Amino acid sequence: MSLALSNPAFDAAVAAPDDWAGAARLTFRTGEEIYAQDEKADLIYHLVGGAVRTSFLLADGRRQIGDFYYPGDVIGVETGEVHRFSAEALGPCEVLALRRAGSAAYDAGRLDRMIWQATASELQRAQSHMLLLGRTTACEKVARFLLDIAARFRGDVVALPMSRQDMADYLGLTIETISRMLGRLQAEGVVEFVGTRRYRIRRPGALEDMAAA
Amino acid sequence: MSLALSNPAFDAAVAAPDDWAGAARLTFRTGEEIYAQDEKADLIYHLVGGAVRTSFLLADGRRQIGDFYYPGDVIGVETGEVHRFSAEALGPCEVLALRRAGSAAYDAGRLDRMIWQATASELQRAQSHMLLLGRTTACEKVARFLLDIAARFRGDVVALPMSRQDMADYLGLTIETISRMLGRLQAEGVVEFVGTRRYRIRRPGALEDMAAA
DNA sequence: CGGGGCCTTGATGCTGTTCAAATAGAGTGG
DNA sequence: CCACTCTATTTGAACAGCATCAAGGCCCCG
Repeated sequence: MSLALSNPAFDAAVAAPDDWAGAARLTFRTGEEIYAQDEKADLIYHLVGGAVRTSFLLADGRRQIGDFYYPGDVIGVETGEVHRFSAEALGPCEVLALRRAGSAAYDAGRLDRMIWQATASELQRAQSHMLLLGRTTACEKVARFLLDIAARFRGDVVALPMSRQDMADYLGLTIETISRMLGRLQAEGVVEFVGTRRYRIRRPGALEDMAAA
Repeated sequence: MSLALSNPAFDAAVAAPDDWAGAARLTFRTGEEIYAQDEKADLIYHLVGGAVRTSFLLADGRRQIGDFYYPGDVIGVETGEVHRFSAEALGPCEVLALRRAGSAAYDAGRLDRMIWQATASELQRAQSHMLLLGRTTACEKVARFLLDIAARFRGDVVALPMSRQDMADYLGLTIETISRMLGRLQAEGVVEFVGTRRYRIRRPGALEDMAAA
């Protein structure tokens, strides 16, 4: 894949499993919308390269990030007819898109099983997110967030594909609070930032303790 | 059912659908645990009468209520091997319990479909709960809560089967804040409480406005 | 009628927000 | 490659909302 060589956002590109054979390949640029809130949920997506956020907008402009997705994740699975959240590319992205139903060319059993797994995964994510939002302090939220993101990476230095605003809207905080908590964690020698969007965990034990739960 | 006549908690008792034919019938008293956090999830339950809460305990004692369940709801469906939350009876309860797998006597297809529907329903609940916890004020949370509970009732006067502490742990607030917000809504003539656990919505429009989202 | 838990109310404090401004960083064109 | 611009991020100070601490009242039930 030529893009993979030219853009670091695609470094983590993964091969699609067989279930996605014949799916349409789509690419999105930074900030582009993959699907919109309240749009009919015809397609499901397999993220191959890049990173994606899902978001929910309230009438007055407040925003809640549903989750962040990485290569290998399935996006766009819904329990109803329409998308409750929208999905946007955090950087250059590549996805495979498959029609949820109707195409007789695909093995319904396989597709169903995949949708089932994706739904179960979504439920786990949503429940964890709920626990994170409900009864934890700003410091605990940020610590848990850094650990969760790091868990998805192989390397020592973790890249944050999202902005501080995205983190804030995910954790139910403001960017200022995010910034202060990150500063505090760094001052305490728990994490070390290299630039604003890369960090290394210096004392994993301490970070775990701060994340509680 | 004799209990239904003697205890108002069972007023809403529902007939179990065919899928639950042959399930074991169990009853629980107020506060009794139906299943425990981290317990192996062998059984799924159909709530026939009463009301149930699911809760998650953090190591230091903080508690997050997952959701409240009413007759007709399915409880105990998990994406993993064990229960992430525990379930407790809010009052006298009656449930039907079915082994999740292993029993050849049941039609696997039907059971699977039921589990699928319950999982999808759980996902919707968790997502809504996430939105409620993330970006809303105490007042909005309480207003939304009163509307959601009322939506599950037929009658004019809505019964709250849970304590203020349960409401607080559901909304990520303290009992004092809950009490103050309820007091405020009543003072403004939006709702009217008769006793501490029954209310009537006086101005539905105003309540909707306060719930935003 | 009395006990005991549940709920409400009041005073005070802390956590996180808001508002404001400085700084750093990324992208662009010369 | 560097200067410039625009946005993202950090930092500071004042404020607000909700929590905490502490009584006091209500209600349910024996």
